Amino acid sequence: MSELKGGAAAPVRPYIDRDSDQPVYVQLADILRQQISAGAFRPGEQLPSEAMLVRTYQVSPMTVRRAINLLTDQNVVTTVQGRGTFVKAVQLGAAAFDLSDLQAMFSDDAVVKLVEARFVAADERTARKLQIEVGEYAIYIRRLLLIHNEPAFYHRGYLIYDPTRPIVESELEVTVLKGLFDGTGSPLIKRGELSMEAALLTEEEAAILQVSLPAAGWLLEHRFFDFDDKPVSWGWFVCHGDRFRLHTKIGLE
Amino acid sequence: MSELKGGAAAPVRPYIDRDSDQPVYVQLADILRQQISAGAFRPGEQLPSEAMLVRTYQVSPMTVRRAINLLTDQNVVTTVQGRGTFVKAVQLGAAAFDLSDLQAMFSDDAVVKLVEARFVAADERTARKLQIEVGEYAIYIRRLLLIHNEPAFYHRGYLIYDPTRPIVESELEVTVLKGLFDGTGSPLIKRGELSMEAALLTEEEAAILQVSLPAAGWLLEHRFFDFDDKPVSWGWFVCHGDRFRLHTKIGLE
DNA sequence: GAGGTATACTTCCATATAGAAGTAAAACCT
DNA sequence: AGGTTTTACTTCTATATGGAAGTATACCTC
Repeated sequence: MSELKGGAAAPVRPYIDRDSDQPVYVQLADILRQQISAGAFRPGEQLPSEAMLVRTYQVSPMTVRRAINLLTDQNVVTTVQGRGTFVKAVQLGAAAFDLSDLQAMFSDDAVVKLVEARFVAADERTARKLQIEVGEYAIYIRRLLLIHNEPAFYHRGYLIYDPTRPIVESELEVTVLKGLFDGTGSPLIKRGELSMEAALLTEEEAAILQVSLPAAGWLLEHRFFDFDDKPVSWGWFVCHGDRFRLHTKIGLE
Repeated sequence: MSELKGGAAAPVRPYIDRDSDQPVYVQLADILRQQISAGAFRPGEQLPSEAMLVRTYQVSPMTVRRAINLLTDQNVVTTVQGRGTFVKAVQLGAAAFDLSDLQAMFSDDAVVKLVEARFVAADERTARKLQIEVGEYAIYIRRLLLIHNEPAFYHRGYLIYDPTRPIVESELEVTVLKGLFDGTGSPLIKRGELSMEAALLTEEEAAILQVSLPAAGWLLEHRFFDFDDKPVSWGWFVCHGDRFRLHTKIGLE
């Protein structure tokens, strides 16, 4: 909007509101971010020094530091000790896609239907992934997530079978999938590995998802570990490519 | 490794190294994270209060706060005012896939080959995306990224044609694609929108990428805006599904 | 017992201060 | 002129302190 020809046009600088419910350091970070977004400081250029900001906004040095730390965490600026603080350029490599919109699908009118659950003897690959012996028994489950009665996600997976801990029933409950996403379900899981792939759907997958071949889809593979670093589950979410899309933004605003 | 039966087994607690090159607050965060990872505090459980940590580790209150802030930023714990700090459970929805391994492909033996570049009159969709009038001219480019002389990525896109600014030549340079990722190229871009899709490759895409149909692939759509919030480019990266995979981890360690 | 009050906790915010450590350029000496 | 030292900046760490604000519980009053 504001036409700035190139000079350091003194921008309208909102002041810190001492009575705001927002902390001062957040306010200051917002101000700076907004100034950068308005073009007052271009990528590569240097921000006023911290001492300068202290004088300008009448706040303590530590408060300024916190504000700038916020901006560095948000990938807006970089700081190099002894030189100054500089505005970062947008970089595609910093983009990150999160699964929040996938998670959103569960909140709606989602129903999980158990297609199959049975014991299987682990083949070579499964045994390796679950760190058990070939031939040992594991639980194989297949589930279908329906949204508005339409198939949305197909989930297959192997679970460790531990006779001492009857986690079987709880793992088969319909709420477990949702719990995986929001973290309400599994206090015994310590970490997980995820990988995502674009692939052609198999006949079985297409049939269950009710799409015609050939079709492209997502394959979200996941493996979870307990606090002894032993695998507890391994599986995939499969989804038709048209039914799901990842979105993200980079840069300011 | 360590067998803990359930009691609060007093963990081996490393002390703060005052002469370390690592800051105290980072050390403290590492210690706490490691203790959580070892099972000393389970998801949902409460961490020792800040005052307690001050006494235990002989550091100032502000230093403890910084350490805990680090952990909340890293999704390890949550804090609620007046109650305490609690260990977070792993949640799938918090997973984020970044494009760093995509970026890594550029560093190697990557060559960008310009397939085509010409003026086109904008159709309805292009005009809408670039916020120009239908029939106005834009630049249409097609590029192919070769890695070890094998086609890896196919890129198509539209660029705003601005006769006053001869950005044309620079945009066509081979280094621009790489610059997009690491941020070395574009101080005039303020923000971008990205979306990712799994789809069947078209005949043209398959031919250029030298794969046989039917094939599934990634479609990474991107749109960039300048500091006046006007679009400057719109395009897609297309990649065969077998040649690229997204990885990420959640939880600890 | 019900409801309000006091109290003892918790996380959070902002301040002032004192110094460490890095950078760059000016000042100085040989 | 060339190399070294000093100086003046920068970010960064860690400290101590004082208070605000939220939460849960014990306790007293009615």
